[in-house]
Amino acid sequence: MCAKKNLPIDISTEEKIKAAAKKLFTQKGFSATKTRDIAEEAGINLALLNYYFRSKQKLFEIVMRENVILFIGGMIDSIKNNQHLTFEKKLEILIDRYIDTLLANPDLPFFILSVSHSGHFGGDEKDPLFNSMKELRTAFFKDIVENIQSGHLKEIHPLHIISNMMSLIVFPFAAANLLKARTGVSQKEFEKLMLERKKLIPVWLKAMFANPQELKIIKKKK
Amino acid sequence: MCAKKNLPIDISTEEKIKAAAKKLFTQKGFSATKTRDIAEEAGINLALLNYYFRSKQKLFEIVMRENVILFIGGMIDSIKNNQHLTFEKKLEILIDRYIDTLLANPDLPFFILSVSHSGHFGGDEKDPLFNSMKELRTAFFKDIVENIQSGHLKEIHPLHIISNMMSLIVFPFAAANLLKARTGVSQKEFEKLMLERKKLIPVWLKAMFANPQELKIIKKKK
DNA sequence: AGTTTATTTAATCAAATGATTAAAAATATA
DNA sequence: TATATTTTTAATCATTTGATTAAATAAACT
Repeated sequence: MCAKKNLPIDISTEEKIKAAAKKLFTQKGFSATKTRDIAEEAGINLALLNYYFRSKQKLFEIVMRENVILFIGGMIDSIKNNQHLTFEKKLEILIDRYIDTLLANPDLPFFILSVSHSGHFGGDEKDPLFNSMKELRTAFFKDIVENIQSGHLKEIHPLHIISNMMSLIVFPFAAANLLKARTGVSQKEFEKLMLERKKLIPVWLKAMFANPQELKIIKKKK
Repeated sequence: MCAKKNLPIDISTEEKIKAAAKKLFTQKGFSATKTRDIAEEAGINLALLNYYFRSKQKLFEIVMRENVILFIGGMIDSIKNNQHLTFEKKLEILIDRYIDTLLANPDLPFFILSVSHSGHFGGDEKDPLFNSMKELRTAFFKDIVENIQSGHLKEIHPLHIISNMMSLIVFPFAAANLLKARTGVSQKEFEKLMLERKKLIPVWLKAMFANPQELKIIKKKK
């Protein structure tokens, strides 16, 4: 009955199901994805889905968790592993990584918006993932507040900064179909433009939120 | 059999269904919304849904159409009815209206992203709505290109400008749950911050895309 | 009023869907 | 090899779900 008494010699079935589920759930969401679609995509018997994952819901939760980790993992790394760098530098690294991740997983932003919108991602207190997010938020806020106090950033509610940063990075991917249709650019061009944004977004953020040099000095003095 | 031989004296049943459908479809999307949920929300017999709207699909298309109109209607107005104003002024008006619309319909952005993501909104050539969008796009592009040529805007791909404008306006609403959870702001605060953005977004856009005054003059001369 | 038409209801259908079962096949273990 | 265990399969179940029907009620019309 149990799928995991011994180490799985052939991991492929379980992995095939998860990969198929990830593809379809990420593309079409929970309700629009049918277990039979997943089975077909994975090329396995329908019953194996329940054999390995108990239920559609459980499978979805595993996929969701992996997607959330993929989505915020890069952020956590960029912030945590570069404490010594300036906020500006950290952001540059974060943006670069993020856009690579999104180019490789273009459906990810919509999936994340989807689960947060539907409340599917509750955010369990005991969940280590929940704690990682909390830590990330704390670290990020600290950076922002410090940079405001030191005069490097304008005085403004941190939500605006976080929101605009996320917007500029993530939104084009979430709205890719809309933008491509409306502007008539091809997929190739679209990807090229997204790569351009690696350099542009840091410049834009600075244009929006950095204090002019003079003020920075004045503020530091008093 | 036909629901519309005479003018409907009592429009309420049909309207009640549509209102319930709009609420649920907009909140949860097509697949996650069940016809029985709609019937219950509307307080009517399930059969009436099919009596008035033939099918779930048809009802969804009507709701989608109304939502799309709501979403881009304000944009079309702002651009078309203010041809005499500068691009900058037009944008200010557009942003102001848009944020009001989104505060009143906070689920709208996610719904629009959702249908464009799933390809539910095909964009029928014969559809007048499709043409409106096309006109809007043309008018917008024209404005942008003109302002680049006159030196008011930096030389940059129009997609970046459109994308960033949409991002800054729309994304916070699409990611509201995510942002609120991550920054710990309440609904009240969130709405206040969104109102703030009416003034902030034009400033930010200018900071990102406007040419410094000197260059403007130089470019005009040659 | 009486007749026709439109609306509403309860019951039901057929297909889709998530899940289970019992037996077969494959694999590991003794 | 014989036995036990794990994996896979086809068949089936029980609900859910979108849709229809026929009868009942309400409204409009003559």
